Amino acid sequence: MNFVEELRWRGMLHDIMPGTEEELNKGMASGYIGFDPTADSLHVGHLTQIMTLTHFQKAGHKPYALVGGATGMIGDPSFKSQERNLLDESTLQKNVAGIKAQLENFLDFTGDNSAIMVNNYDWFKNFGFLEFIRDVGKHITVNYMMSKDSVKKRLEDGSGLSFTEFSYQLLQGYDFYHLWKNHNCVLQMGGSDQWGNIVTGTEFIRRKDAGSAFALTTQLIKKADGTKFGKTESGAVWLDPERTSPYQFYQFWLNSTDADAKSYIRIFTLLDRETIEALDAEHDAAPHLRVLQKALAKDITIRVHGEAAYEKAIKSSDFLFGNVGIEFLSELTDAEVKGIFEGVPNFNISLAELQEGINATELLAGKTAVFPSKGEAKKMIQGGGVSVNKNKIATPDDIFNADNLINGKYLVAQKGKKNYFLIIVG
RNA sequence: GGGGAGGUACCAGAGCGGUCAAAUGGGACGGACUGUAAAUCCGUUGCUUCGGCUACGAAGGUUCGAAUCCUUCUCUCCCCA
Repeated sequence: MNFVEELRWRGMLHDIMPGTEEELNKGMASGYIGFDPTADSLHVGHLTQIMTLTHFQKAGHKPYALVGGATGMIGDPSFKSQERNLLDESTLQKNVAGIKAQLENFLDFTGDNSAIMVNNYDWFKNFGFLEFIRDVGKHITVNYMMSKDSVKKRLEDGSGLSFTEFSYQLLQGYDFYHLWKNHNCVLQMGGSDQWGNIVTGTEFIRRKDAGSAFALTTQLIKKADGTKFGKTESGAVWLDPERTSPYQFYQFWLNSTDADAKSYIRIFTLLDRETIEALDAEHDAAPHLRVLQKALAKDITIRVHGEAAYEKAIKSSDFLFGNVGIEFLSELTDAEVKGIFEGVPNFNISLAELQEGINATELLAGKTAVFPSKGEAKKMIQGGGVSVNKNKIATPDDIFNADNLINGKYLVAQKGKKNYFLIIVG
């Protein structure tokens, strides 16, 4: 199966320039995707693009990952309502390095079609303004640039955009030219919001060197209910285990709705069509077992965080959501307990405080920050939404003392069903 | 520069002298039901030592009493130049 067919059955393909498929069928081709260094870690929203590159490489092509050290200084106006703050250079350097390190986990950097990482800062840093407007600006008309949806939208809604942002598409267009000229990159890929920028590149290549280059975009991932993909209450889901623990990462995927899981498993895993269709069928037959969600979460967690982290996430999940009682903890060593609660927020309180006896609101909102205020703790306790050691707290005045400790040092607090907190005495 | 409209809780948006910690909708959170789904239903959604305290762009003022009236400042939007 060729690259484009692969994307197509997975439901990833959004738009493709005529001739692209034919070009790729000729043999090994080089193509690239750009990543914006707005943070020092990628998040799950970037996974679509990472998977696109992965499929590209698996189909025998040579993938380039471009980190936008230069374009990141400008900011893409595409479909953003406001100009973004410019990042300073040192932050940018740090972000580029972080992203680079993560991308290395997904792509194969060995072999004939080894992946290559480039940073557009390298070819822009010594590119003078006069030189740029003469060699690049000359080939693209303002009319053409203004007709882009991303620009048009900003003009129409009156918010306007700075010259800096307006220039963005030229920079991205030049990136494509540079890679086409020097690395024989004939294809740029990206999310569907990047179509305009990508096409500026192919247009530039055509006008400047009469060359031909191609464009392909992927579907923007949305949840079935129309809300944004990749966000939880606590913010974006990052690939960096420091920002989003493997346990939280695993849970994020496991909690996908049925409809979402069906599309995600196609987009975010490398499982083949037969396997996925078999899982679909199995899931439909017994949806409560959630085989799709489990397979999805497993596949991605292992690829992002490794087998060991996945095993840990499973153990934590089994304990936190399974039917095991709280006594289970007493059978574990300290290290095992720590492992289970890795990624669960924890708080420390002193043994002395606990020995005096402490009421529920004070414990959860005063001594620890399970709740931001006592009022809120009280309300939720009254609403029946708080448990300690897997037992519901009946009233806000329930007293806890050293007798409630598990293994002599832990209390497990639960806000709702899914939010756990570990209180450690010591 | 001239004229007009307006800034209310996470957002949208009522209120226009007391009964307003502020309608309604959305979101968020919690509960029930379930499969750690979806849909639905219910509850909560400023802080509190439960006496109060702090809040309706900011600062003053009028009043027994202000989100509501007055003054100044500030910001946003619209129209004209």
